Amino acid sequence: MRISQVAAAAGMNPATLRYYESVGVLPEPARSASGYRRYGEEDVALIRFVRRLRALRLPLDDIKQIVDLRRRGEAPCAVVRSAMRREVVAVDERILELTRVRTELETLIAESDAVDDEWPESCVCHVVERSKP
Amino acid sequence: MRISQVAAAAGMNPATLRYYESVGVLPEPARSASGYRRYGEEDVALIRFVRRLRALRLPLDDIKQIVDLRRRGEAPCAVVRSAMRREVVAVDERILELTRVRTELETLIAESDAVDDEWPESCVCHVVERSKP
DNA sequence: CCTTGACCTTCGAGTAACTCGAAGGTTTAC
DNA sequence: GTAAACCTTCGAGTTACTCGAAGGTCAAGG
Repeated sequence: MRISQVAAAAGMNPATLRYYESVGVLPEPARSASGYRRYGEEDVALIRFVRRLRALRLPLDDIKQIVDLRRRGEAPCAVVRSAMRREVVAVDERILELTRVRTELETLIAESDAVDDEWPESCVCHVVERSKP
Repeated sequence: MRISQVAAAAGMNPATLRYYESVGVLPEPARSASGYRRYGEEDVALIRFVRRLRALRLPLDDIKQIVDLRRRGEAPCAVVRSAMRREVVAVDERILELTRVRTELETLIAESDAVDDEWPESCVCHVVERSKP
């Protein structure tokens, strides 16, 4: 398979695969006589695995370690699990922060709409500037 | 005031202020004879305003436009409001996506723990690999 | 045989919003 | 007079790609 075929099979962009290879997440594949990358079915599986971990927000550095372990024949279970646990904490924090931001945006928008109804010439920036620093 | 004083007063890093200046979000301040940046109270207010918009996740490009309007004496209300409205939609999407990821991480962790209890030698990666592509 | 189009290659730069380090000048206090 | 704590600019690093340029390869059609 050539790069765009393996990419399509794994649901990825060819450029992303080259990038993953360049940072060591994916191994260097065999090359054809003219220098084209050649992939097999096992590469599709590996790339899907990587894509899955990325979809779970694991950073490429973690994924690189996991893939390295896998290639050395070691089961990367513990690493995957602790990465997932760390990630769930990070995701929770992120959700909390975004929820706070969302609430505040809503409040400001509602206030600005109310002000606008009363005095169409008044300014929302007033609201932004007056709100807690 | 020197840069680290105005930064402290506005709750920011001096390096960030230099960066904001370099990208045109903040105006170039006056300089002392030896080239040090000199700020006044009105700068503290402006920097707090910017910090506030950043805390609301508005991108620097939007903030730049808003600050520009403000400096030209125009009320940036409409821009602020539409930026906030756009942002609340983006934040909602982000929260939804993170919630999905969180649920899936939780599921995988729970499954992997269950598997681990039954067969301590089995591997969580199995779970990751088998789960929907 | 030649061309056309769709591939492929590498390399460098661009994205967002900072953050850090190096190399060097200034100010303040002791 | 000198040391600490500032300040300056510039360039590079961060994360995870994405895009464009310049050029090589391959299969099909005329």
